[in-house]
Amino acid sequence: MARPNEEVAAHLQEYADLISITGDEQFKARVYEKAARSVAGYPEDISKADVKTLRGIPNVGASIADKIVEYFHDGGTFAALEELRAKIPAGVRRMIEIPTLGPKRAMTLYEQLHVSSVEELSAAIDEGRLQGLKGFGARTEDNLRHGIELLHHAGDRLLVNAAMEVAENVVDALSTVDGCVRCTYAGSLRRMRETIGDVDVLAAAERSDALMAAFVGLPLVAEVIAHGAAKTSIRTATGLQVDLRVVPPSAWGAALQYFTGAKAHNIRTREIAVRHKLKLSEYGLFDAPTNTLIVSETEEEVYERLGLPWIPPPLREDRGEIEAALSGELPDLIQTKDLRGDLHTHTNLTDGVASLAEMVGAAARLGYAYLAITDHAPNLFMQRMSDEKMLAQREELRALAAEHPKLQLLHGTELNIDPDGEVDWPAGFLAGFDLCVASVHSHFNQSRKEMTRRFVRACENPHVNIIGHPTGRLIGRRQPYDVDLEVVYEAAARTGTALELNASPERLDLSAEHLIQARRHGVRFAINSDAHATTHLPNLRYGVGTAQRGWLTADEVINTWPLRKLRTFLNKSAS
DNA sequence: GCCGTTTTCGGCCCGACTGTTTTCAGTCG
Repeated sequence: MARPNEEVAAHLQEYADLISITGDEQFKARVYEKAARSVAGYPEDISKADVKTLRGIPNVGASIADKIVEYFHDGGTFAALEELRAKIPAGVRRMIEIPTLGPKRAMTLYEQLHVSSVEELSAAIDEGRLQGLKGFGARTEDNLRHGIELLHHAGDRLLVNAAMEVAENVVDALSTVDGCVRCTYAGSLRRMRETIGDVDVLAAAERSDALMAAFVGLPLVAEVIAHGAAKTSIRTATGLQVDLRVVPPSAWGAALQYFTGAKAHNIRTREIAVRHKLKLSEYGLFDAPTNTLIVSETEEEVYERLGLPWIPPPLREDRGEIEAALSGELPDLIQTKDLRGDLHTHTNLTDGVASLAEMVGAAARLGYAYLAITDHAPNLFMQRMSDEKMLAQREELRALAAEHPKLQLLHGTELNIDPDGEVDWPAGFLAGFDLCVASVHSHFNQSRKEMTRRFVRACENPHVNIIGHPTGRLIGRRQPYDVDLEVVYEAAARTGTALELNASPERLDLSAEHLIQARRHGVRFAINSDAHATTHLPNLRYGVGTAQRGWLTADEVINTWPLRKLRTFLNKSAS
């Protein structure tokens, strides 16, 4: 079940879409869009909020606050939305998801041809009914046909690591092109979103033609969508869109600022510019009356001239970072270099593919100060763990310690939280571990009440130090457990149990949104790779990206701490 | 419909590319 805030946001967004399809009151549509984003990002549950509280949410005024109250009172809708739903079939709204078809021409198709679904549009094209319709030429017909294809085969958004691989390949290739001064990826990838819709690459050069030619000639290009002097877009065989923008080297900072921020963040920064009688574009910050350039070379200059400190890319979502920047309250975000070690890793003793020695060697080469090995406990029966195997691994670990004087090795385990909240092994055996991660690996379908109690009991176990992947989601594949996380956050903070930020790109669990909620309770976090191979250890970069999106500082993350402080935290029963 | 360094009305981000048009509207990010 989605949070109430997200349900309301979805309905406000639908209302905005329907307003924009009707064609009048475009500014009203924009306000509802802005309100939808504000509501989705508002940290408190709004289902019980009164009108006064609701009006305190940015972009929510009297009219929208009333509609939200009405929404909760009338079982999930409001009258104005129902009126527009009655006017515009749901299929017409679905039509604007077709690439190249927007609200204006969707409405034309509906009014002129009574086309009210993607399927009817397909049929209308095949029957030649679009011919002669004003604004719809032969090319438009082809584009709509192709757009419908894409809509039907639209791959889901890519996981961040898959998109990163494509982006780094493109950047590497373009960086060697003659005349290329700088090249990097921007967009949602630079903001480290957990999934990526398309990849944005930015290059600086005096002339763009060589870069554009090299780009469309890359082996990964399956289709060229648009090919201009400033911007070229391609699609790969897997359907991923990659955009290349080329700007003059002197405009690098303004362009990077423009192509990094979420749309909402960019609108906010441009609005600030307008208030200062300035104009901000990808080419620079200009004095509006005279159109003379003020700054453009670095992002820092652009933000500074707007009266803002430089804002780290993962924060650029219009989720309060502008306000925090204006009041000098931006968080000092955790950095990858702050992490001293990894507290959740596996070996081939259970389901990992690397040996203990290989995992330890890889961590030593990465310069970690400490590493915890946390193989699965016996109740995950398929892994065939036993007391003897675990104790033998501990001996082997202690022996390896001598070979790696700079790396402190911790012997741990990943326990299974059973349906009652109990874990593998009696307390006496658990006391022999340096730390215990505990995770849910079965009985995913318990009621919300049972699942919540299960997590709280695990937190209350004096030997459980970290709750592993707390929601259990697999991005795009498995829904999170139904659990009251607010109660879990409270229990974790109260008992000195850290919540994991599992850095595996298919999990990223807790998510950035959950981190923002959890940190309000004073929760401590552990950013762990959950590596099942040495190549997974560097996935911590995605965990740090997610942590930054969740506004985390280094001191909130236990594996940035020196070992002595970490050991005190791990010794729960003593405190 | 919201908002305020243009403050209770009048404005609301900016530019690139495409297609259909012949000077611009629509879409996208």
